[in-house]
Amino acid sequence: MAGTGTETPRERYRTQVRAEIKEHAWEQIAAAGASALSLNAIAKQMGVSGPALYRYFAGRDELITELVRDAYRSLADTLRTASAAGADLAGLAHALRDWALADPQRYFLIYGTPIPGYHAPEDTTAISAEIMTTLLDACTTPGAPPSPATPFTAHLAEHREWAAGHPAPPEALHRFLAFWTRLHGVLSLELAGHFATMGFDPALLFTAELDDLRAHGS
Amino acid sequence: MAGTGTETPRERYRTQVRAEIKEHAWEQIAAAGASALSLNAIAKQMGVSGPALYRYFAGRDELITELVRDAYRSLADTLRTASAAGADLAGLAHALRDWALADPQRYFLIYGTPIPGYHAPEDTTAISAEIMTTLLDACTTPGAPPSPATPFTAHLAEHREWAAGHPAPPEALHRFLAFWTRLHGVLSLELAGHFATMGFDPALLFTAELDDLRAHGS
DNA sequence: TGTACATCAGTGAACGCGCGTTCACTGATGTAC
DNA sequence: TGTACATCAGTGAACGCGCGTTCACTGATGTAC
Repeated sequence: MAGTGTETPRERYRTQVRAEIKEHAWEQIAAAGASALSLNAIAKQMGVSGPALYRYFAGRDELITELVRDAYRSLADTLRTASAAGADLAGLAHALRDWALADPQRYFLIYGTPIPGYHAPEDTTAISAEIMTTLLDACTTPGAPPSPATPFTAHLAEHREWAAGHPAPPEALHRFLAFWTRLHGVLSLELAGHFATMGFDPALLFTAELDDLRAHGS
Repeated sequence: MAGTGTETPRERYRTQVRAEIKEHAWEQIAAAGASALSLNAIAKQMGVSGPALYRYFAGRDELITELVRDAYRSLADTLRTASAAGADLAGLAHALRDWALADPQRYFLIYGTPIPGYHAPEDTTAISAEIMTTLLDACTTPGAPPSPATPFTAHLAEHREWAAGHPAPPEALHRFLAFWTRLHGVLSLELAGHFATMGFDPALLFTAELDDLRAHGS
């Protein structure tokens, strides 16, 4: 993506083909889920023989790892960009929602059913921290009404290693967790189709949850 | 499970072996996820040849369908039992949480990442409706403070076919949806391990969300 | 109670399939003089 | 500018594997007289 300018034609070709492989991988995931992802199937779709892909990825695991990384990166960039453009917490929420709706399976690759035994690559935790930081920043707006001290904010005050580098008070940490879990609750049920036959508009439930978060500080 | 008393020994044996197959299926799902479920692997685990299982299930699809059905049934029974024992909304929430923690992959089989193309068996919608009814009943307690009319409650008043058979007012429908999505948000992130390295106690976040639902009517 | 028959659980061989992955090789592309 | 060499993308054959599923068959269990 970020060419240094000193790329040889061969390097350029390599990165381009890698990107093309990933695109087909995403299409396949969107069509049949991540567990059905197959190198041979991708190769066939690209009109190339199976082993050819091993020039670009060490194997299936490395490809999936790379897709997970890209998904995290994409979400982090989306939120950071929105934040830089002046979006408040509600704006970030809608950026998140749009990002999720654009490719549900990409969302589920991060927040969906975990495969027992599989562990995400280490550097995703750094990207995950970046996402949290962006949201935490938006949770510490000066104008917010002070939230009441609850048993949980007291607990958070003593268990805030995960936000050690952030100056947010416990109430803001709670606000962030409520923001994150509530939006994920609506989004994941919507994307999984659990509202499909119910007839109401999930977007309105999403905004209703947002309004509630804005109204009540906790 | 519910023997009529007029079961022949052979029928009893059949249902027992079917149950044994399902148990091994659940173990396998817990160990490697639902997508890794394999009839041959189950057979090997039972010390029996692969084709033997076809006496009990028409194929892999029927087995999975049956597991999905059982998962729904189990959750519906759990909530109905708790409700019959006098549990209020918070009690039902904890029953839900206990049920989910007892077998995360069973929870994800219902509420996890959908496999594109797969559709749950029809009768699960009936069980799903039973679950909603139980929760909706608990959302219409007489002592609850009247919730304010919001754009979303107005929308729900016009889109309530999914609760057509229930006398709950739109505010109660909203209350149910907030209850459902918020608890799912906390639960699914917890079960997926997203809080694992954060250090706080997910149970306290769960109760904090419950307290918030109790405090604010909407 | 005993015999003749039907039912049915489970076996083992076999089918075709697609998977991930390795390997030796061909042919094109780029590099060094 | 032209030749000699190195690099590397892609091929095709082959490996072993486990999958779902079918089929004809054996042997035990239950049923009818």
